[in-house]
Amino acid sequence: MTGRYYGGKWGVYLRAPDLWFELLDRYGHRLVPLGEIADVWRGTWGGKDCFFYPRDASAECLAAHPDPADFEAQYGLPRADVASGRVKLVHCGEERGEIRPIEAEYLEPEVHNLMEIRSFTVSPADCSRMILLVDKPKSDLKGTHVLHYINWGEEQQYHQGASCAGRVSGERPWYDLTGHVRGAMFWSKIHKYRHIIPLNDQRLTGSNNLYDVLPKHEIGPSVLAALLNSSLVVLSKFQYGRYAGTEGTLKTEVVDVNMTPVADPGQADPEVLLRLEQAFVRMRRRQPISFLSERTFSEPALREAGRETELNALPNICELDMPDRRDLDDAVFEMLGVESAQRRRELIEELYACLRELFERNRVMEWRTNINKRIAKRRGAAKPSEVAAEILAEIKAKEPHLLQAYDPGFLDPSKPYDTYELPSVGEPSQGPLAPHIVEFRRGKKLIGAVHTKNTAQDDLLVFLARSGVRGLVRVPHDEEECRRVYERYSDFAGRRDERLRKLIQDRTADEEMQGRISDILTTLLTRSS
DNA sequence: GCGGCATGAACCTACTCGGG
DNA sequence: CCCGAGTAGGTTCATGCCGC
Repeated sequence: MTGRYYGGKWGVYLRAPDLWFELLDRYGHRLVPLGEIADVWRGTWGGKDCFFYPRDASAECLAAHPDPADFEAQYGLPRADVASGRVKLVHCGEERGEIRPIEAEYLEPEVHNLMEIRSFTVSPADCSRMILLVDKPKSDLKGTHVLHYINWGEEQQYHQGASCAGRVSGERPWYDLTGHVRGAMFWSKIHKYRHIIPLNDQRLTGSNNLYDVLPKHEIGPSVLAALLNSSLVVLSKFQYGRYAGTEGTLKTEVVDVNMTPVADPGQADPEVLLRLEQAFVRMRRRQPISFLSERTFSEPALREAGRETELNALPNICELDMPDRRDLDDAVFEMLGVESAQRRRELIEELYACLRELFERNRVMEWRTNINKRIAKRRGAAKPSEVAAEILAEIKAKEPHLLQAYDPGFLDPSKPYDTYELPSVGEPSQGPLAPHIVEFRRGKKLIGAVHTKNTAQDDLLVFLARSGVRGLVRVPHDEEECRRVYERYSDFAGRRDERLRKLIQDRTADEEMQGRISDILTTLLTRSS
């Protein structure tokens, strides 16, 4: 399927902008799923970050204890070992509260997440943490600091965590994270307002928040990185990723990244690829910035507070205003076969407008979610009646079939029926002594008794009363029909109640609260139907 | 050809940490 | 000091592989 894009995600049809379909229609044959031209895989998985990804404390320890004797008393090893760089001191353990030595040869800088990336090329300077890489059995580590470190990890039970224990196989001990193949660039799992696919020239290790990306075949890493940093890919990733919660946070799993369509370098003119690469070289000289300007970012909050005037003071510049990005995107549209420079300009304008709107919408959504969370937190736990009302509103909007009433709905009024008046309160039960009587009691006190025609009516009336149907109630006169109605209605009510229970449990884990919400919902449901 | 095991992807949610 | 975005890391689900 080289050179031809095939769909495969329903989300695309639910939220894609028109521009996306236009582009697919016209240039789809020049797009290719990223997975066809590159391999994508997860970064390293430690299973215990405070053990595998410690922070370097050497410099601060050296500064804090310039006196060698003092230093050795404090950390238990010669200051010269650390000063020479042979051994590093690291912050580790719960809350990074401990400082321990590890030989530098077992540590490497580790790129932990997109947030700490400040350029289009990652370097060790971007790494706030290190990764522990030990590929030797303990027997080969006698007398080393790292052996102490591993033993200390075991004292902390780190090796018993599921991920660490799960890693043990044959020769591989629990602490061995080596053997991870490094990619030529990173793709972040989580995306908000930035889009950076940084080159990994130095083949650093990335954490599981980042995916390694390696071009296949003859495509150069800088060409692929240029391509992936283009604005068209920003639009693509939003069609193929998934939003986390209702906020503007996009999560891209490996499958999503593999599916994401990008301009096919295999079909492109080498000159165009060169132009693309050169545009990216220029971009790499500056720092990446957000796709949302500071002004747009603050807009919802300032407007809400009636402080619009302050907006003008905030910079309104974003990635989409960068000339080097425009050059890059121009090359991408040329890759898609748009010959006319004028037409490419128009397409870029359309794309940028679309992206500005998308990021702005996400920001508003995120801001609203935050407001809701704040309100929910401030007023403390919601009242049962509020939760019940909220659930009812949700049902009305999304699952109206659950609002189906007993009458009309399950009773066929064209067939003979009897009408009874059920008291508004009281626990119903079949009269224990006399058949064809349904009693209503509150505690021991008898509130009312309903005389029926047969036991089938007894059963149905008890069930109806329990599920909240009160007042004047019609039930079939015929005993057989009465049983059929009972069966159908109880089946429906059972499923409805199951669903309600789920909706309630989603909102509170407190069982007492669940009971109260459920009671209120029952009354609301029978009344609203 | 099939069952059991290993690996990896996807999903879920409580916690953490940094910024205002 | 508080709040919430971002994340850590477990669980669950899916796929692949290997020996019989």
